[in-house]
Amino acid sequence: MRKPADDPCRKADVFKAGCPSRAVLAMLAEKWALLLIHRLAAGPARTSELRRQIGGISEKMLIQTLRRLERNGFVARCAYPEVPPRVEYALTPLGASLSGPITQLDHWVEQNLRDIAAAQREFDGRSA
Amino acid sequence: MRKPADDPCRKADVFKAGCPSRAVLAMLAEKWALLLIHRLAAGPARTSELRRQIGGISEKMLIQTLRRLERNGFVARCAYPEVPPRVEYALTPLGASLSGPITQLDHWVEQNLRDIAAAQREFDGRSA
DNA sequence: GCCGAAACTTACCAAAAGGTATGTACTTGT
DNA sequence: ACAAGTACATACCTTTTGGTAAGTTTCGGC
Repeated sequence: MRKPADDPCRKADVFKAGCPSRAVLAMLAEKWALLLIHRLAAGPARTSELRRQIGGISEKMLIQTLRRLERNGFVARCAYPEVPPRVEYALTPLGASLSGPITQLDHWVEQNLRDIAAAQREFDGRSA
Repeated sequence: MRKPADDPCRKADVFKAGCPSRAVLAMLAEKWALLLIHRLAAGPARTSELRRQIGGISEKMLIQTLRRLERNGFVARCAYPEVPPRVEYALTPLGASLSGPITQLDHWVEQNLRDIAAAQREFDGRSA
């Protein structure tokens, strides 16, 4: 009997200025967020692994981005009280469900790189 | 006979620091790029329409983002030499093929907003 | 002859993002 | 005793981003 509109957070709409989805999009737009999620989709990893595998990321940005992904429920941090301290990061179920769209996007970019480059050259040619 | 690796632009890899795909990702990470592509996926539109429909965008950012999308071959600009000047923007075939992954991402965000909010509350509760 | 609309362009500025460098706590190796 | 590794935290500083506001051009309407 409850109408589909009976909760306050209903009409999520990225096109509306104040919509909370904007904040989520902004977070995903951070320089390393998509990359981290993409990598973690392949399985959990520890800090040093991630640093080596995500080319160019700094230690600070790695931690900072992980923290933010954690705060938003995409990533879980798991610290093992071992003797060289070991910390592993993994996608939560929520993060895992996001990794689909994201890796698709990444793959699209990788696969269409030459078309993009061609379009750029064509554009630059026209405006020359 | 040509091996799959015989062109220079082959091994596109978002995880490599210098890869051109990083630049593309960076462009898509601009504040309004995804939103514009998402909107244009629904059909061509003129400047003033876009300004009204993309909540919160300024004139400057609208034009700037459109230009950048144009330079990268995602959007085509079409000016009609009419008497109140009319300019329409539309996705190119390249842009249209990207709109799939992007609108998927947007929809994921919209649909998972409450889960994200819940995860945030849980996180903030734990660290309190 | 001024107003307004469309589509920009330009100048200026504040905030935020992101980079480098260094410090810290704990423990193992030599 | 001291270097080294892990997983951070912190300070500092530069660059980039994005916002406001105003100017420009071309035209038709009043």
